[in-house]
Amino acid sequence: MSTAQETAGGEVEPWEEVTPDAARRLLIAAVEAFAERGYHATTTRDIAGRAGMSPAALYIHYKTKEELLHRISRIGHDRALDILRTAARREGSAAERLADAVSSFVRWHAGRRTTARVVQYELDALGPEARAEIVALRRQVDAEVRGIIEDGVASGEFDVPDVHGTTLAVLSLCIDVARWFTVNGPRTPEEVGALYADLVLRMVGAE
Amino acid sequence: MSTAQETAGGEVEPWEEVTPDAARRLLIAAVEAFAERGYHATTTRDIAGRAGMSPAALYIHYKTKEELLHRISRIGHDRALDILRTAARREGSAAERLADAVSSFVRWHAGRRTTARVVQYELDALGPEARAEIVALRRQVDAEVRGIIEDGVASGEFDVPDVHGTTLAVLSLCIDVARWFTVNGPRTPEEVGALYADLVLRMVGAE
DNA sequence: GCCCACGCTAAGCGAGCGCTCACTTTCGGC
DNA sequence: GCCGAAAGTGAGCGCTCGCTTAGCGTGGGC
Repeated sequence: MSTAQETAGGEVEPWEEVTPDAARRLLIAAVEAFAERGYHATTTRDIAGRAGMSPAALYIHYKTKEELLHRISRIGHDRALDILRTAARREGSAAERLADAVSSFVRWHAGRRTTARVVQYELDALGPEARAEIVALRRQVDAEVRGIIEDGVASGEFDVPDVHGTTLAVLSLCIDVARWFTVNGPRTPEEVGALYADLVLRMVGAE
Repeated sequence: MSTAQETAGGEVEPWEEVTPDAARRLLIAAVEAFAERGYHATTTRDIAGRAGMSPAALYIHYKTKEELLHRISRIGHDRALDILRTAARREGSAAERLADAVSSFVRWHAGRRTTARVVQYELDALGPEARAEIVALRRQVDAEVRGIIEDGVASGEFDVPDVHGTTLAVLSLCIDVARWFTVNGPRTPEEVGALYADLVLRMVGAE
């Protein structure tokens, strides 16, 4: 790999931005535990144990258990938004950009399934302020996808009677991958991404 | 309405089968609480309180808190399966049956959103045996949708390269409705059902 | 060689959890 | 009018939760 920040696939190694090392280990342990059992069923003792530390060590790096979830959710949403923005702003037709957005968004939900599960399904465990911050990010996610679809409608590439509803459906399709995808299943993240991109192009009447 | 079991819309009144009355009130309270906060964040005191009873009353009708979730999940999956079977076995073309299945399944996820949330997202809170029973029901749900799509492919109505993957996508679309739908939103369950049925017909190349 | 700031642990606090128990109330059968 | 079964309550048990506190080991600065 070219730098310490990139994998062979070119994807940024996740959680690089979390320092120091002990804080990152705790956060990764929390992602795994939250994804497996859910936020409320996960104990601080479990998180600390997975990170190879005592329960008290958690509180040196994070004020509360909720702050851990907040940090995970914030970073995860930033990454998701980044993926969509990259696809939305590249060169190419609306169909190409939509297919790119869907396939890369799906690849993330499948390949980083533990993170995606926490990001998509544990929002309600956050307090009001943290929740509001994340909801704002979700609106930006929605706007990126809607923007591509509107471009396609304007250029005549797409035939979409209900842009808002179709945007919702496209995001539904992508997000639900985090619910059912498993590494033991018959499909790779790449295969699911390609399939779903094709299905979405059909949904917008681009084929 | 024709009988005590049916609403004006012809839908069977839910939880009719749960008796006695106190057990039903507790179960309905549990559905609301689980849907709002999640199984693990819900206390038995909260459930009993919503039903207007003391915490101890819960244990007269249910052995454990988990038994409540199990009963809810079982009844909910039975109802979901019933909806899909009714659509799959009616008269008509594959396209008509698929549109009927999707629109009624989506209407259920939107209109009975609290139940659907518990049914679709709290599976992991069940113990191994209960979980296995529910997973078997989900396979039947999958089989019903796949059957309609296979019919359409066989008759030449549909153009679907990947039947299993497309089945997964159709169910994803329907199920995710329980995550985002809200009664305060701009759409009625009927509108979302009609929109999603149309999008699914596009996905299978039926238009 | 001393020191102290930092990272961490062992022990444990108060609170709230799922669930139980001893008891009361209600009510149909005779 | 009495009785046993069924349904419900108030009090609280044993436990585990999120989180705190007092103190220990260690390594860089001087």
